[in-house]
Amino acid sequence: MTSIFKRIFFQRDPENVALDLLGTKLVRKFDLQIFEGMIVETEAYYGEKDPASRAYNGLKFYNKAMWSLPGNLFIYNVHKYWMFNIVAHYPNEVGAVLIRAVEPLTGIEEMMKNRQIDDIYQLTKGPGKLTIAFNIDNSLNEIDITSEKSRIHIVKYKTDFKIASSKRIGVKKDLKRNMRFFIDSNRYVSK
DNA sequence: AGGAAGATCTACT
DNA sequence: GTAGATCTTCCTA
Repeated sequence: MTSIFKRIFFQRDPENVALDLLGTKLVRKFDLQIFEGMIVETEAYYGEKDPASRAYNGLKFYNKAMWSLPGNLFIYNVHKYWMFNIVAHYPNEVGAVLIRAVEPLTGIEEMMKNRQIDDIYQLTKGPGKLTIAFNIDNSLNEIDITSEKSRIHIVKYKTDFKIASSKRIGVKKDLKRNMRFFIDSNRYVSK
């Protein structure tokens, strides 16, 4: 019996949450279907002090989830695709972790249908790809994935692997520190 | 109402 | 490696 991650896990510095999400399992229920994947690549984003963050220019309607409770989802659009983020920050702060790639585990046939391809290595390698594969869109914005009632959860999975880091992908003004984290030499990491 | 930007992806050379 | 597609949202007028 694996238990779902609680709010306290997400109520920390986004960098630590991004690191600790590696190797965990993303569970997504959709209709009668279950999708599961191991998170293999993440990026941490902060609030007003992070020029690459969606929160950088202040509170808007579309980004208000970043100010909401840790463990909520923050979903927004870039170039036709939906970005899947989990809100992560200390109380009264702002931040989120972008899930950039997962290794598909369950529901692979259905993911292939959603993506209209049959190459397993291309299914979920990238933030826009994985949301299509997992049937995730902005209707899920700001839902609480620490609730039992939610149809999305994070549960424990693997713990033994090597972690690597880099600059965040696709951002013009990055921070000095590396804020992208991934499981070293995993085939499902993007790029 | 129109333009520009963007945490992307795909197809092509 | 680069160009073009595509769409949500914001900013200016």
